[in-house]
Amino acid sequence: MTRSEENYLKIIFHLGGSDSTPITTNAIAEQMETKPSSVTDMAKKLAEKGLVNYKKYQGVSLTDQGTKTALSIIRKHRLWEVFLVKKLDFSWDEVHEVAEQLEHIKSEKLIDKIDELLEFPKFDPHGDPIPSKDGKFMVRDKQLLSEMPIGGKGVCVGVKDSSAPFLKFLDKNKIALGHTIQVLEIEDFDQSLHIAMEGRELHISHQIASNLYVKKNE
Amino acid sequence: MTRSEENYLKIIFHLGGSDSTPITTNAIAEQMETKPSSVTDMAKKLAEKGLVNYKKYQGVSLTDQGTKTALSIIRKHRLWEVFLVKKLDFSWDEVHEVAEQLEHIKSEKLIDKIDELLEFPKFDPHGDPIPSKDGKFMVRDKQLLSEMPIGGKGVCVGVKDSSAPFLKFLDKNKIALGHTIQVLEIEDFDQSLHIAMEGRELHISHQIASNLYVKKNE
DNA sequence: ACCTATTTTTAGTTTTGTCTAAATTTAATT
DNA sequence: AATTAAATTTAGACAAAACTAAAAATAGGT
Ligand SMILES: [Mn+2]
Ligand SMILES: [Mn+2]
Ligand SMILES: [Mn+2]
Ligand SMILES: [Mn+2]
Repeated sequence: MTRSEENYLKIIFHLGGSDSTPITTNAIAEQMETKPSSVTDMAKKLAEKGLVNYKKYQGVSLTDQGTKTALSIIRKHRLWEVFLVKKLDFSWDEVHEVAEQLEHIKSEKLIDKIDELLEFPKFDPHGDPIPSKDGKFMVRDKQLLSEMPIGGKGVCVGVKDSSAPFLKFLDKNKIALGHTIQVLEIEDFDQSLHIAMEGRELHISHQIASNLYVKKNE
Repeated sequence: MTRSEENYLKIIFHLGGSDSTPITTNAIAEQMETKPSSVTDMAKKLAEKGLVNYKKYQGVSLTDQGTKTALSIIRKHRLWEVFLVKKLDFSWDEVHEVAEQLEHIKSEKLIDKIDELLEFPKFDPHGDPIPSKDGKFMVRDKQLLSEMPIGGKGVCVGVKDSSAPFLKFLDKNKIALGHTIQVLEIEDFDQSLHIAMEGRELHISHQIASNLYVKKNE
């Protein structure tokens, strides 16, 4: 497996899709920041290796083997992110770039030992689940803060947008995973929210709320 | 800097050499497990970038810039080796292969944090010095065990051959860095040695003794 | 059913790093 | 000094992964 092949598989996985609704060449090209013609070439190569299903003009979907491989890269990526935050004091907006490199290190023992050192974390710093060695991962019952009703209360468990600017914005406003949030009011005019969090009140735009995941309290 | 360029610089550094005694194309090719013609191509490219001095048929030597770059790769390699041994319980015969990959990760912050986590080690698991950020490293006063006189006593501080088979042999015979060794007798016939170490006596071949570094006691 | 806009593929190039085979230079020996 | 052997470079080719431009297929709208 080359680094490029691994990146393609990871991106195809993240784009979702299935045998019945395959991912388009264009969608992959956009995520890979490459041209559709390059994607076609790679689709053929990955199909040749049995990692994706590909029929001309129909798009691409992962085979079981391809899914397994994608999950193992994602597992490495997320474990390294946890490592960087927990052991090396990186902030959550700095880890992705480095993890993009570290996820390609080839050593099963290495990643298993990192997993052990971190005491087998189930989620990465952005709240995304970490697949186990055999490709299983937790699907947490979460919803976007923007979809919570007035009065709704929950714990912040993840971010949808995990770009550095958004994460830095959250830091600046002391919004962090694990904090309890209650929706106090929603403005009709622009869907902006008044929320209560950790004993203080703040006002956030709809755009922010629609990028924060919350786990509802029963 | 590509991964290949980094590997060339590292190998040229390890081969020693200087402006007056440059490294031959063949020597580099052998270490890189590649062909001399490929080395010629790379020599031109590195010369173009100001990392090596190269004159046709005369061989290659590192410029200051090239030396600096080589040392930064070696620094990363050795720090990762320490990390693997100290934090992840790798044995010293397993770390090299993984460090060969990790040394190419591009993040100054990452390696500085690893350095800090390890409390700024000065030597790697094989006794090799770890260059500091500005390229300085300790040159320890050491000599080969095979060059010690009868009765000579010292602490084992490094290995010359750090191949897995040799390291495993040392483990099996409980020979480790930090142990005190005294030469009891040297066989005339085959230069093999009787040594005392950690309260026991053992017999080792000349070949073993000529791959162990010892720091003489004053 | 036909035309058109969009998507996707093909064909041909480029760059990086490698190779083989041939040519050239250097070094060693007579 | 001439010959020969060894080391080194050149020339031409290839595979991987990208690109551009042109051709082909699909999907939408009439
Ligand atoms: Mn990430
Ligand atoms: Mn993440
Ligand atoms: Mn090593
Ligand atoms: Mn080492």
